[in-house]
Amino acid sequence: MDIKNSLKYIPLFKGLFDRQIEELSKIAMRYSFLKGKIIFSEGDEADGFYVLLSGRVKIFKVSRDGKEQILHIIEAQEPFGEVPAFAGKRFPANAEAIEDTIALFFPRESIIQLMKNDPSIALNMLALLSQRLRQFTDLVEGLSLKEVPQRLAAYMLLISEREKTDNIELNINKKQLASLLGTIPETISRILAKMVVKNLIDVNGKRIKLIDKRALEELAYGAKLDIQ
Amino acid sequence: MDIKNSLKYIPLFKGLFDRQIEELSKIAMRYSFLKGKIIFSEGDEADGFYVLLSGRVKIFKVSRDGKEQILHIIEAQEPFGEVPAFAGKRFPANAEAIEDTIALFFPRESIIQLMKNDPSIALNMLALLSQRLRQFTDLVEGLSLKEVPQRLAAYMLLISEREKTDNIELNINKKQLASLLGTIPETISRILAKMVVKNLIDVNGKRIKLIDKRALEELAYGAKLDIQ
DNA sequence: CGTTCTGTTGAATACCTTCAATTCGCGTGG
DNA sequence: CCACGCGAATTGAAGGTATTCAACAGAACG
Repeated sequence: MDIKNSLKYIPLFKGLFDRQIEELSKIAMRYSFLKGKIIFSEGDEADGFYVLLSGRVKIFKVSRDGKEQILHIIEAQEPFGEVPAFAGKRFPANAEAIEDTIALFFPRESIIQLMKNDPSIALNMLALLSQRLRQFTDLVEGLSLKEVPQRLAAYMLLISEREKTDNIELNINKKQLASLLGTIPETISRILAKMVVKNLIDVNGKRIKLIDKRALEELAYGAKLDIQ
Repeated sequence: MDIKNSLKYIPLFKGLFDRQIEELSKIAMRYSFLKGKIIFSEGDEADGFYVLLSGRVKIFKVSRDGKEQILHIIEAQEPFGEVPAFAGKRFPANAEAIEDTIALFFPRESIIQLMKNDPSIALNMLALLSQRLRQFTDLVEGLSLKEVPQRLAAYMLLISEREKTDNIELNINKKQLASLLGTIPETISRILAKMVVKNLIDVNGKRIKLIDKRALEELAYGAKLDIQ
């Protein structure tokens, strides 16, 4: 196994010397999770955090009656479950593998020790947490100040920008898209249908073609999707 | 001026040597903001962050049509505006003094330099950002998975716990309470009225007496506030 | 003592959800 | 290769929670 090689290209560990990577590779524990497997649950005690090597993981909250809000979808090379490593002791949310997944686990103490010796990993982690905070402000803004069509438009534009194409492909199903946007699949269906009628987009299964990006941007920024 | 003395007791700077506090006090810039003053706006470029010495500051987002969502209310000794110091360059939200306020400003570069020399401040900052992330998960959970009565109940219980009394006193007005909970003042009024009718609480101006904490906890956890 | 901001209450409305009924899509197995 | 079955997605109708708009009451402030 070459954990060491995987570690080299993880942004969190950028700037570390080979010797430190070596050290990390020794303390890391490798885990596999099949699709659907719960990795940790809200309230679980934690003594370390994960870095995702392959697959995907959703971080989410669940309401008493089972409704689910996705906070974040973790992609390869991102760390997750890092909050209790630095504050509190328990995970504030749940994590589930939404694909077959391989992850490394790093014990809290080892990482902190490493940080004490070399600040670069702490600075990388600060950058990462700051970025998460930024994403959360957008999520809160969406949930509180925008309606579902606006959030959906913003999401599609985000994917379009990330993938650098106007012909986007949803890599999550609509139930999870709904959960990510703080709504339900039915609502997503209805709004996509309306957007098609208004000629903003064209839908073919999981593929969506953005036709009128200008109008979508207007929407995402706060305009109304009025339809009669 | 004794900036140095103020710095000693700020949690973020816990664990630093006097020499380092001394250093910090030299690079800090002291600012005063009158109540109502905008300290920074979303999108502004930032080259440092603030630590609040006295007064209070709200961090908030605004929608196109002027509705406001408070993300955080900063109390004395807490840092704020720290996200762009570590990721991105711009503030993700707005900051406004809601009382007459005194704050210190620390240039990004100086703090990072300090972190490189001594990891304790980086670890303190990691703890702080992690705590913010935790708070955000609760905010998102509230906005997405709970109804207003549930959020309001949770808020009152939080204050009650923090102040260690069942006779809480709102230290913000209802407009801002509404903005913090992701709703509007009218809705707060109506729900408080309902809670009084159901004998959960008793209201006298800004004072609220929690009568049936058990029921409030049930509510906060997700039960319904059914009323006919 | 008036002005202004904050808070309350009512009626109408809007957006989203819930519930239920189909339909679609796709993998599996005959 | 087709048929079946099951989950995902769509669509309609009804209902609920919160917002909007408007009018008014109350408190704070100069």
